[in-house]
Amino acid sequence: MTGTFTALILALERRDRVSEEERRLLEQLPFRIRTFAGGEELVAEGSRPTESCLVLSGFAARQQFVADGKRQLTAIHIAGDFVDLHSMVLKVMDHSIVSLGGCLAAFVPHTGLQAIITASPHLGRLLWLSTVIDGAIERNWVTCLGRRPANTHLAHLICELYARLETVGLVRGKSFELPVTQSDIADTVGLSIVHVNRMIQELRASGLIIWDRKTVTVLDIDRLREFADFDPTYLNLVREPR
Amino acid sequence: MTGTFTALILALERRDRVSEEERRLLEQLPFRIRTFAGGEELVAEGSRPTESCLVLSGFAARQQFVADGKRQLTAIHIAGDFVDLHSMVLKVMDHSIVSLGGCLAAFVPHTGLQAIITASPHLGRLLWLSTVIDGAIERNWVTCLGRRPANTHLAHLICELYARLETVGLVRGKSFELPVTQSDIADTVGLSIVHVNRMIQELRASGLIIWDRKTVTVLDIDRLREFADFDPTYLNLVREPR
DNA sequence: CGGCGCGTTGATTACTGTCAAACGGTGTGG
DNA sequence: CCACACCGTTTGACAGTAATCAACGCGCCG
Repeated sequence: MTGTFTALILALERRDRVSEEERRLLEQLPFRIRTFAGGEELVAEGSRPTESCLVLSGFAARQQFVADGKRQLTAIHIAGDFVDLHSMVLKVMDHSIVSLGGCLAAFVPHTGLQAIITASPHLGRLLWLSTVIDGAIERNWVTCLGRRPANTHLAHLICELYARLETVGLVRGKSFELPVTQSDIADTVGLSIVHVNRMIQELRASGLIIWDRKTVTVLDIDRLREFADFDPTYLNLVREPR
Repeated sequence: MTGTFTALILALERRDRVSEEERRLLEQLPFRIRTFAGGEELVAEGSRPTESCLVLSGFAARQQFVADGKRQLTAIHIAGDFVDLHSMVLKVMDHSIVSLGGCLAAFVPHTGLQAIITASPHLGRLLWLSTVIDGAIERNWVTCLGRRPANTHLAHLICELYARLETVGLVRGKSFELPVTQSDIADTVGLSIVHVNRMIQELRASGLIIWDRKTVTVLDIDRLREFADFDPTYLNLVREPR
């Protein structure tokens, strides 16, 4: 089995150099691993975590509910994402984190994280960075929700997932696994299930994607990006000193 | 004139104790101050800031544009908000920051910030906290955009601004100044100007608010919160060790 | 006084939601 | 091994929220 922190280090390496020393610090972090079935809660709303959770494989999402029971996902997390690093300073969860179609996660005590941040301010900045990139993604979602029509929004989401999954080696050929229901997608892009279904079919009919069962194939990434008005700058996939 | 960092310290104090020592560190930070007219750009998209900007008075917003020219504001910042702290680790701005109806801002060199973070890890966490609270607000906006109808969304925005402005002493009685156009509001809640106007009138007609010129009066905050399904938890207005 | 930006209103269009039902794959129990 | 139930996907008809288009009012400034 590959190291627990492999995907995380891969994601960090994509944004800055990670020294041997820093790698060692990460790999010595204490943790416990848990498996979650689809729909299971990794972190509960209202709780006060003493550990932060790192997705090792599969998908997880942040979810919030509004008064009439409608659900909205505010982030989708993939392998290598340190999902609730921010609970270290936020203390109380204002939303929950759930597994989408099952996932594996490592839970790392805040104390351990504090220790490595003190030991390596640079590593601290890299962890800070990952919460800040989450923010950049959220801002982009805001823009998609507010100002893009349904078909473009959906295409944009696929482009984003494609780019992020590619970073951690989860795109094989032109395809990636996406073990979520159309209902999950609907709660991601703020549309009804029925309309999401129509939009997926539109993308299929345009020859942009194949979406069969739980695997998405991007037939022409350039055309899809063009259609989605997708600019990956916000993902900060540039390796530079931070 | 009151200290440059007064509003910031007020905002931090609302979330955790700030020691005399930490206060001194903040107040010794080098900075330069600039005034901005409404619509002027504080930080440009694509730029690589070497300073982070702190709003001293007035309003600023993050804005992004989509292909067809539509605009979306992804955050509204008020006095005491350290708007682009995250540029310290993000390096390249993926959006611009503009003044809404004029503002005053202090620009603090990243080097100075790095120094105080090294000097006081706790202060570092508080600065990290402020970027993370920004993230919490953004997540909430995502939920509002995705799953709330226009009238509720608008009411929610007013509740949020009310709560945040109250924190830094900018609510007098039941009113606060909001020197923005309905067009700005439209780009905030992802609606058309016309529809925003109708929703404002609906809130007025319901006796929830008065919105005259540039001042908003909340007639009954409890009813407004009820109507907006507003839960201030996400603003982290709780003073506790972080 | 005229131009201009912003707010307001009305009429019409259209995107997306809701309701309802059918279809298809998968797993379970008889 | 097949029938059935269940979950998720798909389709169609219709409803409703919000966008668009157009015009007008109003205060402010040159």
